[in-house]
Amino acid sequence: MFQLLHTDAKSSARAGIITTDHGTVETPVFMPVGTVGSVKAVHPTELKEDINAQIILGNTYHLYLRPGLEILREAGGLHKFISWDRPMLTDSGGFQVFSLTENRKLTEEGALFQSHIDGSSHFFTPENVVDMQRIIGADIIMAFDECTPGDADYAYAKRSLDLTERWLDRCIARFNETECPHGYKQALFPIVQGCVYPDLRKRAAENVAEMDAPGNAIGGLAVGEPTKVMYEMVELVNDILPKEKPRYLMGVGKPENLLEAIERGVDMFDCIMPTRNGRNGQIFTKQGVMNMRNERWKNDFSPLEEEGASFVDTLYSKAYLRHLITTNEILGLQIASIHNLAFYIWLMEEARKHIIAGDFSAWKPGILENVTRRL
RNA sequence: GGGCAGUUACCAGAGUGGCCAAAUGGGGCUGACUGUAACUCAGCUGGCUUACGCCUACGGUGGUUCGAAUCCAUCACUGCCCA
Repeated sequence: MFQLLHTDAKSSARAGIITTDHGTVETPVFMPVGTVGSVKAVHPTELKEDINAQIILGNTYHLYLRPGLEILREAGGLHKFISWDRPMLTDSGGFQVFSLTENRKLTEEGALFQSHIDGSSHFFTPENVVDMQRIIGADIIMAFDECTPGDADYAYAKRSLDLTERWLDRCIARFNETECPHGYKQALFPIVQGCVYPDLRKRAAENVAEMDAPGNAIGGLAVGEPTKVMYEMVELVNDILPKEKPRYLMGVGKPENLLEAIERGVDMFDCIMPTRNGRNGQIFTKQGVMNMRNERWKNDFSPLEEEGASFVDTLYSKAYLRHLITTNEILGLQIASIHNLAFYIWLMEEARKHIIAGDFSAWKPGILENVTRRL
């Protein structure tokens, strides 16, 4: 499923290729998030042809609530339902256990949620979450875990990891006794938790490594802990996870986070940041970050980004995008989302090129300085 | 010409003797956002000051009062109605 093509001589950065029944994914890769079967404000044609997204995400929790699994089964899976013929990945809903924390109750058996839509109660278990993801039919599906908050104390983090590990065994068991009803192969990725505690992370990574899964994920990061600690945890975990399998850092992050994580051996990323922050007026470019609502762009008629990664960059000016954002026009959300996603994906393609060319370590400091600049 | 209603901060608009530099919306400015309950959320928005505080302000002017955006007189302007 994964072929490692190049490893950087001076760091752990790698370039590889993932093969699925819906095509291949070149890594390092950024995966746009399409929670409910739609990358917000972006048309799928743009996603494919302009942004060149290789793979997108869906979310089990949200898709289960709406449209519901019966609809997705009838539709023949999420790929067909949304007309996306490239690879997809679904998150299990583990993050929602964490982010909707006020409306949940965790037990050994599973997680009792209250729907954020109508308050109705729902029970997720490792088994039924695997079943759901079989029906949704993404190429890569995720284990059901508890995403431990970054500020959890050791006792909580340990208990949480214990539960995640028991749930992982149940996920794998269920996965092994079921198959995708739509007739293609799926891969289940386990998730390394352990919060900010090195011994827990080490144990979690060793446990996951033993599973010999087709790919492995690192979760529970960028959830409130210092960024430095996040990098330390990534480094520690990646020293243990098998090198010949793809590594997915879940939910991360800022452009600089991606570069640092690539350097530490991560292959896959997803984050809502380019889309949500874009809708809120933040634009990431290779020269730095802009808040398009700032007055300074009012009469700046220069291109959104010189030599940008997508057609919107030269077609529209900073002043026009500022106008669209401040007047709350839908087109503003579209342009910002297209731009940011194209930028993220460009950044990954660029990193890949430099890894393959063997000069990633020389290239990284300069681009890092640029992308973190505030314009 | 007569009658009535009104004039409050960038705009709209509450407030009708002290708790008022003045509610609330909008607009403006600045932040935040990391496996998406998010086209969302937070702060600021008379001047000087980190703050305490001081100054200037509720159409103009003059009064009443310990004290006025609020009461009185007068002028100006606006709207509606009648001629």
